[in-house]
Amino acid sequence: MADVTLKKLAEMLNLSISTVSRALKNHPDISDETKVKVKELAAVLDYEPNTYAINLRTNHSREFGIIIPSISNDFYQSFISSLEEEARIYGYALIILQSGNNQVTELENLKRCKQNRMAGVFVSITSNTSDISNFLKLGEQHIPIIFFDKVPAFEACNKVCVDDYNAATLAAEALIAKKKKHILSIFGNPQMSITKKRLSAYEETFKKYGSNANVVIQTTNSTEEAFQMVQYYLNEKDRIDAIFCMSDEILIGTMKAIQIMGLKPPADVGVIAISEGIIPTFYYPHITYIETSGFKLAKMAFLRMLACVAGSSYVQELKIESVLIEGGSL
Amino acid sequence: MADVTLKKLAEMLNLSISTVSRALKNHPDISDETKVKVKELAAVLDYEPNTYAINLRTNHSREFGIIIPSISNDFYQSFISSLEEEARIYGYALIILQSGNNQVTELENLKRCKQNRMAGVFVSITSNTSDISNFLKLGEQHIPIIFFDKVPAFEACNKVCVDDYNAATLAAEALIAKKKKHILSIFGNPQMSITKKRLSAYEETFKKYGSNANVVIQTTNSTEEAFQMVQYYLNEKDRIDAIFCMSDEILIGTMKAIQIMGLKPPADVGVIAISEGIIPTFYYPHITYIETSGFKLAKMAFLRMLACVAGSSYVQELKIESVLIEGGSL
DNA sequence: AAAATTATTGCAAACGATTGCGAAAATGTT
DNA sequence: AACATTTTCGCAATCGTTTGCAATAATTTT
Repeated sequence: MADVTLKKLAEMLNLSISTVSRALKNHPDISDETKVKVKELAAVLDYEPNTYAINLRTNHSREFGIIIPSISNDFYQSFISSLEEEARIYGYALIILQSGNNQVTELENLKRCKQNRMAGVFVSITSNTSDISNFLKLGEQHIPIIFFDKVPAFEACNKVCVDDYNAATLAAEALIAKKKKHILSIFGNPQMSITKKRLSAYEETFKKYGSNANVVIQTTNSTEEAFQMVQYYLNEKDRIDAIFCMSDEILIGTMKAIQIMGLKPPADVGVIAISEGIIPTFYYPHITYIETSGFKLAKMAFLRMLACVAGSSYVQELKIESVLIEGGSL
Repeated sequence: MADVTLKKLAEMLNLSISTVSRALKNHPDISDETKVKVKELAAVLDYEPNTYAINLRTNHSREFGIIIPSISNDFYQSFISSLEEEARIYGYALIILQSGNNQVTELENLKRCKQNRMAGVFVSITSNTSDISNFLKLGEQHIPIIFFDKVPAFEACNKVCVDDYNAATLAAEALIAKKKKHILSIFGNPQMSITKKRLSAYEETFKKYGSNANVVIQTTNSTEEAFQMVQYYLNEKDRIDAIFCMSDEILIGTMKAIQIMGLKPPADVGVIAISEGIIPTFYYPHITYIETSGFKLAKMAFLRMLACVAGSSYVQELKIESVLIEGGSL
């Protein structure tokens, strides 16, 4: 079952390779008569153009690369899932490269993207990537780069991310609306810019509304730490009446603690989180959360990428507004 | 910053293209002297071979395709994550294609793999794919296919999957060991072969040990159904003392019901599941489960793929044994 | 009917790398 | 010194497609 090529079709039809090639892509130079002849035979023989030859000739592929710290993360999962759908619709394929939150691997992956002359690359950088000059070099090769989620501070690049100020503000407003008075607020790694943004917006909001709530701010790096922390606060005499979780990891630890103590939200303690949206549905009642879904972000990132591929040269920073999803836990 | 090619290197060094090409790959025909000259210049100019040209010439790529129903699934996530790591180590890239559990999309994806002359394809078929002739056609093109997880019944193909009999048997044995007497056992879609296998092994085991437990078998298609079902059974007078969940989806529904009723495992009711391993850690105590991790499966599938790429022509059916992970919920 | 247009098709050179084979140069053997 | 052998390198075809340009055939214009 040897491969059927343009050459083979041409020989069988007594036509030249170029005529066959043009006929298949409806070139106006070719008569309708030969067009149907060629197309029929191509269909019968199940002709499929050789992607490599096309890529070599045109010097670009229909593949996008996506470099992320790890696929094992609900947010990236929804992002990728959504991105792959879009890509498929537009005839692109998606190549996944995990950096394992390691800068060296990240660079290797970037190199692969360059070597394979990807049509474009989506990147969520590792938490300690600061030098993005290597990324920008791809621009010289006309490979557009869209940063998403974890974006560099550097300005002159395309970024798509959730509006962290907005998300934290919504959470604070929800807590204020429910008149919570003693709120344990658990944030993530204080080094990360995402934490800083969310924290400042969060505190800002309580001030802005003149709230007299007792807002306890804590930070943590793991589910386990959050688990311990929540247990501690729930055991105090002047018990907290609400918990805010900045991320899914924190939410998981929090809910473990609530379960072990036999408490039930929202009656015993209110819970609200910033989340991708899957985890909150694992509990009953569902957790009230501020959505930071990867789906919408992926759609936006993809649109931006298409624009870049089409030649858009200016850079843009896009942000997605979050929404409050009521689950019944607050 | 025009691309640097073999031609350019050759011109700069006053050598022929073929010599440069051979020098770069340590061909014995080339003298050490010219080798170092060529390599040095290549390094300085940051020469990178054009993948398309190589692929065209050699007619195969270093890309594996992976076709799955959906990436939004813990099992596939761990599988992909692990597979990508292996692939990267061996210099392969991984292209993800979601079928959305839709046969038409699945076929389109398969076609893409063929068009792109992938080095090989990993497939987990949709739940209603029965005709796998299209998959086998790739074999004619010397594109090896490894089926994993959801594998076809057809025998003459490479398969890697978890040992469903073994997993269900372990779960039953754990329940027997804990002397549970009234067990609600929730299985998934009864049409799927995975359900049939697990169910038969499960029932078989209770018989084999001469257990006098009252084992209630139920099947469901969704988290929500499981949620309703568990509530119903927990409200009965002669209350169940243990619940077995065949999958993560069922476990989630089950735990929701347990939470709403304010019960705590294992004292109030024992819980055991067959799971990928992430979800069980979301609760306290962690859920005891039979592990069906995608990690190990991916390593095996990849090894098998490498063998096939290297020329192994016979087919093999590999199975992974499961292990019991004690979480404290039973 | 000759000339000018237009509609079709083919030629051939790319794209960048690989590789069998032959040529030249260097070395070794009588 | 003449020949055989080995080392080192270049020629040219090839992979399958695209595309500018030339060539031929069909049609229209004068």
